[in-house]
Amino acid sequence: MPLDPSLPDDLAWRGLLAHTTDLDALREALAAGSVRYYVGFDPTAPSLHLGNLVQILTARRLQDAGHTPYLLVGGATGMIGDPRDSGERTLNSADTVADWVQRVRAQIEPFLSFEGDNAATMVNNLDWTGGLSVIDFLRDIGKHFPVNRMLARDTVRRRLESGISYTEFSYVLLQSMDYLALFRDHGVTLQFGGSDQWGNLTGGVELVRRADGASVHAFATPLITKTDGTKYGKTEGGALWLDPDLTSPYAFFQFWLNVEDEKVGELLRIFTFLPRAEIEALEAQHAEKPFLRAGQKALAEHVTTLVHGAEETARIQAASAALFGGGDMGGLSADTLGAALREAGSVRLDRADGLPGVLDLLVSAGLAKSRGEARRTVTEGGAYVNNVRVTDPDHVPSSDDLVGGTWLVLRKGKKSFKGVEVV
RNA sequence: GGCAGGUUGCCCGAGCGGCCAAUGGGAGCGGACUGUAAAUCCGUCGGCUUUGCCUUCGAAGGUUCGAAUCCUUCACCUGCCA
Repeated sequence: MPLDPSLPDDLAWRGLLAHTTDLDALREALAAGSVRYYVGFDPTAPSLHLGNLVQILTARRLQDAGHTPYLLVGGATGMIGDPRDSGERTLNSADTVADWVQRVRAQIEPFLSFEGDNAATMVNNLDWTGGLSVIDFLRDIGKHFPVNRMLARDTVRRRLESGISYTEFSYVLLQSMDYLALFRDHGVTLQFGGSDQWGNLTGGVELVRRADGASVHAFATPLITKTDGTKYGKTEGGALWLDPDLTSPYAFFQFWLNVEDEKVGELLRIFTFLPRAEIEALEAQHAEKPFLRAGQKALAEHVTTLVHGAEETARIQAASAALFGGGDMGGLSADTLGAALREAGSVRLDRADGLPGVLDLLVSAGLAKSRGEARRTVTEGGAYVNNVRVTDPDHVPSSDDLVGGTWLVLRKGKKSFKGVEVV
C-alpha cells in the first residue's frame, strides 16, 4: 500500500496528537516508509469500551496510510493492572484474563486488515513474559528503571497517599518491556495510546534507548472528556461498551445522538473516518442551526455503523424515528412499533397472567430498579404508558391499551423507552 | 512491635446514647425551559404489602428501656515512634 503523506497533518487536525515524543522525527519516519507501530489493549473487562475505540480507529488510520500495525492484547499486563487513581485493582484469575483476551482480540480484528503488504499482526505479551525468570527480569529490565523517576509519575504520586502495591507500581516495567520486545523482534518503532498512558509510553521509549541505544517514537491520543471535564463514555449503565450484549446498539446510538453541542466537532474528528471537508461542513451547519443536530445525527450514524454495522444502524434509526416521533402511538402499525421496541429493549409477558400495574411494569421492563423507584417515577410525573403520562401508582393498563393487541410502550422520563410484549 | 487517629448510604463527608434511614456537597433520577444539547431552576435520591413496617453506619459480641454514637475482641487503612 502506498504511503499517504498527509497522515501526520490529518492526525494533528483531528486532535489525535495530544502528546508526542518528537513530532518532527515522527513526521520524518512516517514519510520515509511503512512504520511498524503498536497499540496495546489490556483485558481488564470482557469488552472494550469507548476509550479503546479511539485507539482502534487510530490504528486503522495509520494502516490506511500505509503503515503496519501490531495489535497487542495484554495477556500479561492484564494479569497485573495499570495503576489508576481510584485505587488498587482486584486481581483477575488467569482463566478470566485468558477468556477476556479472546474476546478483546475478536473485537479488534474487524477494524483492521490482516492482508496485504502492511497486514496487521496480533501479539500477546504473555508470549515473551510467561517464561521470563524474576532474576532475568530484574537484571535486564529493572536495572533501567530509576525508582526515583518512577515515584515522580503522576498516578504513582497520587497513589502514594492512598497506597499502592508493588505489583501495580511495577506495571510500567512490563509495558515498557513490550515495546522493547516488539522493537527487537518485529522492528516496531512507534507506540501510541491514550494520554493516560503517556507515562507508560515514554517508559517504553526510554527503555529501548537505554537497553538498545535506539530512538523510537510514541504519541498519545487525547482523553475524551465532557465539557465539565468529567470522563466520557458513561451512560446510565456505566461504561459504553462495544459489545452489543453489554451496551445495546440502540443505547450506543442514542449515546452519540445525545452528545453535547460543544463536543460534536471534536468527536466527529476522532470517531469517524469522514473527510475533513465533510466534517467542516457539518460543523458550519451545526453552528448555524444547532437545533437540527445534524452533527449528532451524523456522528451517531457513522460510529454506530463502524461498530455495529449498517443494517443494525438502519434498524435503530427507524426505531428512533418511531419512538421519538412523538404523539399518538396508535398511528403506528404493530409491526413497526414492535420492531422499534425490540431495538430499544423489551420484555415479554404471558397474556394468561393478566396485565400488571404500572409499578411492576416499570420494574420488569428494567426502567426502575425497585417498586419504590418506580413509585417515585410515577409520583414525579415521569412515567408514561403509550406516551400518556400516568400519575396514579396503582394504575393498571387494560387490554384496550395494547397497541395492535400486543404492545405496550413504557417510557420513563423524556427518552427511556421499553416495550412490553404481551403474548 | 509501640502510640495516636480512622473505617458512615453510589462517591466525598457530618453525626458522637433517644428528635437518625441518618445534615451538607457531588453523581444519578424525575419535572420545567429547549433541540432526544448545554446552562439554570425545582423536586427526588435504602427496601417493602408505604400515614406504618423491615434492613443499614468495617465484622462479631456486650452494656442500656433505647446505640451509627459507650465497652470488648478481630480485620483493614493513615500518621508518629522503634
